[in-house]
Amino acid sequence: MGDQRLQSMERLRCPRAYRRVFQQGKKLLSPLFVLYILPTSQPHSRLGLAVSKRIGSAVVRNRVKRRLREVFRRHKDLLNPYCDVVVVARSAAANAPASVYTEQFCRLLRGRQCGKQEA
RNA sequence: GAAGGAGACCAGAUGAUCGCUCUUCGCUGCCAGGCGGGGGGAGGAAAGUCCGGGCUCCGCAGAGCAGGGUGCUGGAUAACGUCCAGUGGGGGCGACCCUAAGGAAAGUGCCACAGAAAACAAACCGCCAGGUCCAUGCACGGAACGGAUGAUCGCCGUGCACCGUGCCUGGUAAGGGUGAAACGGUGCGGUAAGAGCGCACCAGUCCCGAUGGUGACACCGGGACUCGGUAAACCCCACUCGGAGCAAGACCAAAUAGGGAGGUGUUCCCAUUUUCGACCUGCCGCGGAAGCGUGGUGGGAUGAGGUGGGAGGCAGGUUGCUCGCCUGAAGCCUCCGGGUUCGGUCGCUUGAGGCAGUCGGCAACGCCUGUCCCAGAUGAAUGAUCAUCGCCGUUCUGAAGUUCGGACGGAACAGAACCCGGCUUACGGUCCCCUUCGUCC
RNA sequence: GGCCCUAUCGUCUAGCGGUCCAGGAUAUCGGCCUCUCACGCCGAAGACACGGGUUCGAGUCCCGUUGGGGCUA
Repeated sequence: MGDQRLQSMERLRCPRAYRRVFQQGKKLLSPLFVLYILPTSQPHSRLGLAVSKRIGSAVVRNRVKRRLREVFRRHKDLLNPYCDVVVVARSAAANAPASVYTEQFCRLLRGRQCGKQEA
């Protein structure tokens, strides 16, 4: 098991980085969220979050962001070459329990690995 | 037990593992930073942004008009549209609750439908008196007319009386199905009919005086009266209001780019000047016969410049308008490193602060003493998982007659963004007190 | 975060506190016309965001919620 911390340098912080990932990254879909993923030259992976006001109130939005951050923290070693990831929450994420987050996140990343090996 | 009313309080707890953020200490590292230990880490509403302040900036914030806000009294407060205590009014059987509650006798406007009439009070119907017209009765008189004739009667004229109807004049405001609201209400007297016209009781308005209260006001006595409502319609009166907002504002580094600050500067007028130019003139020197020329010096008036003052114009700012005030300009001079974007730092949490206590005050609150430091993120921290305990609900079986045990489920509203004081809205529960009703003792 | 505006049938909109009070257009439905559809004609149903207050009476005036929309780096 690798490093499970999540420091501030491991987060996307400026609009330019977000725009780069949205335009050039690969798009992966799940019922709870949309994943944009783009390989990076940084020595670590970076996470960005996008939770719109349509998801719910400020309490709901904060909870969704915390859960997504927690999932990324625990499973970021699945990103084998370091990548920038932007997670856009969908409206179903408001009422889902935390275990579903982990299961879907891992399935998306593993499916990507398989597709890469086949290619 | 049911239905309510008022107030206070809490916002599950503990532990383990993995994390986030701030701070502090130690070690390490040239620096950036890294490692380890300690401490802190969402709310009663953090929300809505409806008020009020602090703080910061703005060409100082001035006057008048306009505009906004507030509106019983006294107090609290940094301030408030907030709070406390009271007064008046309204609601409720009651505990208690609500109350933008100044002025309608300063003026203007409005009051649909219905109704005689919607605001100065009058017009209409009705009632009463008088006059007049017509009809009737009685009395007197007349003889033209009618019934075959006479009497009688009918007929005609005059006078009187009274009923009815219409008209005119006058008196009335008691009554008039309406309406949210109709010029006090009831009774007696009074009158041609009536009327506060008079009297008694009641209701209300205004004024004066006495008492109590700081005051709103209460209560008592006297006098004048009987007067619509609406100001969350315009308005009047009193008080009050500069604007923008931490994305305010200050600073640093890099890139790009060539800027910023101060002064002068436009038109006119006045004063002053050891400035300058040309003009007029007096005196002196030189030249000339003379007009005159030339040099020096004094005076006058004028123009340009400098300095000081005043007035005006252009563009803009000052919430709107007028005044006032302020700023700016093409160019020139002087001085300086500054401006914009992105990033970072500060602002940034020690404050009208919390807690405890004494004292003053009915209270809101204030004074004093002691003690504590209690979130500061910025693509935006305060979380995830597990265990135990505690609370509530459902169900099960066993003991048992309302407790224990097992299983399952639930735990509201909601997330700081400069900071406070309020208001409003959302919402789970606990405790205490009070009211009404029912039942039992 | 801060500062503002606004709300009327499904949609776009009128509306001077009162019998024009909820009007108009379009969409919907039914009928007529046509061989049928369209156009046209006739008719119907359909709204004052919510809760209080002022007033005799609120869509309108005042207060508070809720929902939309805009500006600002």
